[in-house]
Amino acid sequence: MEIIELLKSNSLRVTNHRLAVLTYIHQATSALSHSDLESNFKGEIDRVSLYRIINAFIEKNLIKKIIDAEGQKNYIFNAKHNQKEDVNIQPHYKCKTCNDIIELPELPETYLEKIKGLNIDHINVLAEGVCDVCKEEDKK
Amino acid sequence: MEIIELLKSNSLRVTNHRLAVLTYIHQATSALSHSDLESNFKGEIDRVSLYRIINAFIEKNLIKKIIDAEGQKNYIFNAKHNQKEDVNIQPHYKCKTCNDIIELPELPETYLEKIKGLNIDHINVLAEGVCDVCKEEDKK
DNA sequence: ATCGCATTTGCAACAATGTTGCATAAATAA
DNA sequence: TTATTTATGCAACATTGTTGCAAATGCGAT
Repeated sequence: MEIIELLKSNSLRVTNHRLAVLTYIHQATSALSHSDLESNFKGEIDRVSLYRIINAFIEKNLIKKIIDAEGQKNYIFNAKHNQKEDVNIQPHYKCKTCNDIIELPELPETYLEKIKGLNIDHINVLAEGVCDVCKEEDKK
Repeated sequence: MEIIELLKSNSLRVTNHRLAVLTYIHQATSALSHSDLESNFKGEIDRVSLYRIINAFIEKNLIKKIIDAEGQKNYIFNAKHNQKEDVNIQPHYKCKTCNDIIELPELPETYLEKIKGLNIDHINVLAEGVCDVCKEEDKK
């Protein structure tokens, strides 16, 4: 199983909890909020352990944290976890209704050129609105 | 005093607390974190009142909220508070050491064109790193 | 100026979110 | 299989944000 390999290759011990959480995030079609995770594993994984598991994954670059306009933390599986070298600049779009988070095209080079004089570790770009699907739902 | 006018024209009662907080945010050279505000007004303004004052300012568009990569809330005076019509897309740069937040150039039209198919209420763009001044300080 | 009403404030209590220390349990290396 | 290291659960605590309500204040009308 590749999730197991992922943990091993990042020198994280393979525990049931870590397997369950990483598999869950991996299979999700969009980003999961912290409360999504907490409610999903309620009664199964201790709240504190969940925090520690998530933080471990973040540190190893296995998942990415996206903070929305309300300050809520959302987590998404990082398919490019092995490319640690490049700055994290992936823009995202989050639907305020269904909470789906999808990737947007990257910022144009012309823009990055403009701001390259600054020392930049990462750039967060998050657009928010109500997606077409949810807008249709609202009409009903 | 223009701060008083600002409050009045936004149908907010002119209280000592509101005057103090808005003046403080207005005079600041960069964004202030919530804890900056809380410690500055400690013993003077109740914690709860401060939350309500800040929220009132946000609602009236007098200040802008910027959430950084750690989920910390930062507030900056909104010089363009009267132009409520346009989508909030002002990019910012935050120094992780001195916490200064400055404005970056706007995203190019070419990029906005690319994503205009989505329903977008606002776009948060926040670059983070250590500014030149702080990098110099570190060397010493 | 002052009266009366609406809004703001402070306080207490609570809810949500996140952290730390430590004993126990589980995973890996030997 | 044992020894060692790491992960987990629990309790306690810290931080951040919210709600209800009584008292104080701001402001328009007299």
